[in-house]
Amino acid sequence: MEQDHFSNNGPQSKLIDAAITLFSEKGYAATSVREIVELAGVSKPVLYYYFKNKEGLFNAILDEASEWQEQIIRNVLDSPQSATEKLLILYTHIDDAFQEHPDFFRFIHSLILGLPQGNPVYDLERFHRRMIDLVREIYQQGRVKGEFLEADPEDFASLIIGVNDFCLHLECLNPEKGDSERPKRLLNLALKGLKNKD
Amino acid sequence: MEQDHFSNNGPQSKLIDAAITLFSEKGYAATSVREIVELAGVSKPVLYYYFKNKEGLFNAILDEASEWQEQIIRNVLDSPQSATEKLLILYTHIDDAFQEHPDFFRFIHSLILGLPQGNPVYDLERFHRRMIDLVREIYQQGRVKGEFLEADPEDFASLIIGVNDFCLHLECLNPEKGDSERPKRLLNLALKGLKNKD
DNA sequence: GTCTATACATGGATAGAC
DNA sequence: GTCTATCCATGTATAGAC
Repeated sequence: MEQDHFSNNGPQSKLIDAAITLFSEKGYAATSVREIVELAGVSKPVLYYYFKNKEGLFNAILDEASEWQEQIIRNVLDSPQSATEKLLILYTHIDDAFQEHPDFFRFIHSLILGLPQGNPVYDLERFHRRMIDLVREIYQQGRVKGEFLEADPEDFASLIIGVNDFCLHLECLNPEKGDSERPKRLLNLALKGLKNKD
Repeated sequence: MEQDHFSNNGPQSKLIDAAITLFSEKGYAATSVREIVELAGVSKPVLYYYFKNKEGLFNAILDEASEWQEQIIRNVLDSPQSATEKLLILYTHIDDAFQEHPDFFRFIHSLILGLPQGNPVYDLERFHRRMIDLVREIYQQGRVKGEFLEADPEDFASLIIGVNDFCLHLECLNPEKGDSERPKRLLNLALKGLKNKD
């Protein structure tokens, strides 16, 4: 139960869990099918039976990541808070998700920031665009209400997402000395000159 | 001459150029020795003669990257400017280097941000620490001169480097619609609430 | 649905001639 | 120093029995 990334306990979820663990350590290309099935405790053909091939596993994991992102975005948009608080909630949700499934996030994050490295093709930029669009939307709502000073919405969004990406990156580098307050501190630092003081 | 990453034109530099091109497209693990020697126009044993093996090529490239970083840092520290201007110069130097050798930087950048992916071990975090230390140093100089408001030096440095990393990342994603002014704009945005207005 | 055993391709590295 | 030819390990994927 404890190390489970996904719900049920059939061969599918055992394979997905094993794949996430290994992909997040060594990457897709450097992980062999043999290792995956060994860690999952099944034999090779089981993998080819449930997922079409190694690439099928990869796609299953990324589809799951998409759903997570959508859910985070929905939660943030639905919250009845101010724009600044919405940004804080976004940061918090992302960090919570990261704490709960660190290797899953390490993997996704490295895919988005890294090179193809022999991975199957997948529209990874979508994750990024989705986040930028969300923050731009939040900025514009806040701007209308006089919560923020004038700035280019795209630049504002890039700043906010860039800072958060960097924090995630730092946490990926050394999860041991994780400073769970850093994202919030850096967000405040970045917002210092952008908020309207009234 | 035009696509050269390194000085002379012997087999060494042809191999290094070819390796950089391919590594930056597909990553280390996914690039085969066969491809490298084909692009370099030499045969396999030449690679094993000059560099001990594939890993030797990798190390040669990263050592070169280290020297570049040191040179940028020296230039920034030696400039007689204010702290804010030093940060701008840092951003400019990095961007210049990126414009001049895009695939070289794409590769280094993805190594730092990505996962091991079967790469040889190399102290990549050093690149990152070096930059953070530099910016913290600049901040403290500026703080003494009353140029900046009070902030945690480490957080300040994280913010500045994080923003720049993100800009590099955006440029790596789509070099075509490169917005060469973005780094400076985002730097200003981030510094808005941190500078002393006198 | 799940296993054992195996086919088949590719990649890193080297032997040995020139 | 550079080549051709080759060795050998590893990896993906499947055939065929249960």
